[in-house]
Amino acid sequence: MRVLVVEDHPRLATALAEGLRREGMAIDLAFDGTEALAHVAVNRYDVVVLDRDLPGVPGDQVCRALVDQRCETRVLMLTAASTIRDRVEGLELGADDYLPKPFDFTELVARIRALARRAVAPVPPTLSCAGVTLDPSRRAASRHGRPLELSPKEFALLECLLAADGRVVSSEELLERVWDETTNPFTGTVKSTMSRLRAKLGEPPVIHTVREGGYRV
Amino acid sequence: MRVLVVEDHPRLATALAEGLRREGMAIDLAFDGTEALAHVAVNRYDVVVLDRDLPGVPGDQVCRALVDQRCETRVLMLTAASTIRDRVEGLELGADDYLPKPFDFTELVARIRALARRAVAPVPPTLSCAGVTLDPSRRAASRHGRPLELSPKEFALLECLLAADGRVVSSEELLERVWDETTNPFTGTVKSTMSRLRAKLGEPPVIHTVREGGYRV
DNA sequence: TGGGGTGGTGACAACACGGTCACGGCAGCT
DNA sequence: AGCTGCCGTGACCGTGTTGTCACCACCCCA
Repeated sequence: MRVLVVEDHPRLATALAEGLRREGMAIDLAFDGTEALAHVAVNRYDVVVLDRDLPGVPGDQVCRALVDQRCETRVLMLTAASTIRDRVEGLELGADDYLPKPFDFTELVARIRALARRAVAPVPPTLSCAGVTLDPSRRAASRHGRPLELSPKEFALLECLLAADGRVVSSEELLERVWDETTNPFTGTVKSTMSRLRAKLGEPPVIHTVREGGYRV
Repeated sequence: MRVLVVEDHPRLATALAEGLRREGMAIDLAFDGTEALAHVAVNRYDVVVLDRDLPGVPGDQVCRALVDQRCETRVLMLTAASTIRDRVEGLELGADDYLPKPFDFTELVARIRALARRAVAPVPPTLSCAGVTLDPSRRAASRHGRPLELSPKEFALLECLLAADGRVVSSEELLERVWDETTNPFTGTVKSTMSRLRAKLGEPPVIHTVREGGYRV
């Protein structure tokens, strides 16, 4: 686990670093705000332990910068200011946890572990091929950067073909995957929808038909 | 934001539920461990506020069950046992935060928000998109600098959509996250609330509908 | 050269989905 | 009690979607 400790008092800083290293964490140290920002710009930390009362760039600003980056780094604020109001302010600033000084070292360790425990979100898969990109979670598709306005069935059809990644997909399979099982198996709706989809995709053609076989991107 | 409060003292439980509802959260209540487990089996919560001292199935076991499920639900332990040892134990059990009783209500709210922020994808403390900004902790929203007067449901709806950051959110999901479990699943209330919200947001439209899919900012 | 089979296109009408609105119940406040 | 704002319901309506069908353009093979 990679942790950055930002603390301006040298004694406390080194004590923290040593203690946390003994707990098996990889610790970097920063003694003021600018140093902290420099570190987070270069490295990816699981947790930043942040003293709120820093010389130069204040801890609040470091915190703000961290959360603005939308990175997966968690922030644990650590400070002498321990009124309820301070804590709430710190949390509203975007800190993930808040521990007032004086604190117990084992609790600090437990809280750092609790913050780091949760895995980061998996990146949403986005399909792309031949200048066509498609993001299922955003339900958005584009060709050469130009957004496409696809109807639900057209979208599902394209998604199915892109997911097949170049393999041939038969009409029967498309019917099965995109439409439900109550559909008349002799319907010509695949043909129709495919035609409309191709029209929206434009030139040059992306979807090729394999005679007697099906379709392929 | 969808929250489950697990607390065996009826007075405290209802007081918590009321207070948190006033903060715009959708609250379900459970009065013991088995009830809690039944709830989390059915619903998806952002946060579970869990009293550790429960009759029947103890809070620890509920917590264990939750983290074993590896779901994205965060656990905030709430208990009278407030020694350092208790806190560390709670956190090591898999809780994401630990608040000893007696606690300050505003701090509880702030900590719940902090937990919800680091759901699957980290969410910044203030959301903004397309000229709309929204500050969950202040319960204030504005468009192009002009403040918006949103009702609690409208606010929660907008918050949910902004947090999704462009991804499509289905009506079912909105219903699940913004409303609580007493809601009729076939209700048209999302439609209505969405309509009123859009009217207040004004032109140009911020929320786009994806046919058959849901809504997107 | 003609015919059957396969696949593409356009017109069209049914329909389901989503937006809007008015109404009324309900809770909070004066 | 009366008022006000919130919000869930149901009805209505416009419109985009989509299944069907007729027709055409090929290709392969006799």
